[in-house]
Amino acid sequence: MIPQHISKLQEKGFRMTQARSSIINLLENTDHPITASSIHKILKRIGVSINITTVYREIEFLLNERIIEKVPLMDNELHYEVTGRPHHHHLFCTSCSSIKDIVLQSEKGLLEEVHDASSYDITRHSLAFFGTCPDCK
Amino acid sequence: MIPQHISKLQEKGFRMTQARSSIINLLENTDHPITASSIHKILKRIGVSINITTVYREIEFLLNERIIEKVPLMDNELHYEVTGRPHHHHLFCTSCSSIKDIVLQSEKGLLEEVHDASSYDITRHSLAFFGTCPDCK
DNA sequence: ATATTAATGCAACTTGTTTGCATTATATAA
DNA sequence: TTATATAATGCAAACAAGTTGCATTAATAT
Ligand SMILES: [Mn+2]
Ligand SMILES: [Mn+2]
Ligand SMILES: [Zn+2]
Ligand SMILES: [Zn+2]
Repeated sequence: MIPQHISKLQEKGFRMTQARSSIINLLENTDHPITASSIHKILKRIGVSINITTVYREIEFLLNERIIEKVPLMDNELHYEVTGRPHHHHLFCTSCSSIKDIVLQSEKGLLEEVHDASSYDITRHSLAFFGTCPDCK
Repeated sequence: MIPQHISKLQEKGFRMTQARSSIINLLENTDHPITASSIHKILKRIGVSINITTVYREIEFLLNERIIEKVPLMDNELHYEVTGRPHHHHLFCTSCSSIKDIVLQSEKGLLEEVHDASSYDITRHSLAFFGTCPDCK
């Protein structure tokens, strides 16, 4: 949908392979964070059979290039999503395991408090909320 | 230090074994979330050699009994900490990998916003902040 | 078209986590 | 104090996620 990530990588001199473009396109068109094995399964289902090793290597590459970001949940597997979308966080339904984005207006004050109270240089943060989604109630 | 978790389990009829009490005591006396393999290593170092399988089984038991909680970070391993402490969240130093608790006054508004905006029944949340700690700056 | 080398696939490996089953040890009762 | 019931444990094996070495393939530049 928004292939700006792809042209950015090409301008930087990286090759645009089928694996790379299909992973980027998948994540661009997925509205929630997904795992490495999800990427692998979904691509296979739509006829793009790349090796799981390649998926892992591509994830690491895309993390380095800041095309994607990690999303930690209460799970043993990390999830990933593309960067460049409006800043948001995540709702996880503990009943159906769905993940939904949420944009928070009131996080600004929270981040200021963290900055003031901790004397850390904060570069990133991850806010996750767990509960039951409307469909599962 | 505060063996209230231990007596609570005994009152519920669970056996208090060496593995169970040493894991609870370790977590009670650790001021940051730790992983299953950390628990195993630390206990071994202080002379409590329990099998890693038992550590995993005990973690699951203690999660069920709400004695401990999961803490998801940008890591492939989950961390765990005891419940019953003042409600707090975590600062992770990406340089030295240290984890520090932080109590946030201004999270109340955030949680109200999540509740109002999402129509989820939120039961838990996890806020993690990543950056450089004062020692590493 | 050819050359260069980034990216890939495959196999093997490491690490984290789970399971089955025989044995041990805690709690309770005789 | 000893016997009993069974929760908890250890061990081996399996499973799952993620990594690495190396030979091969394919994307780009010439
Ligand atoms: Mn935020
Ligand atoms: Mn909170
Ligand atoms: Zn749901
Ligand atoms: Zn640090």
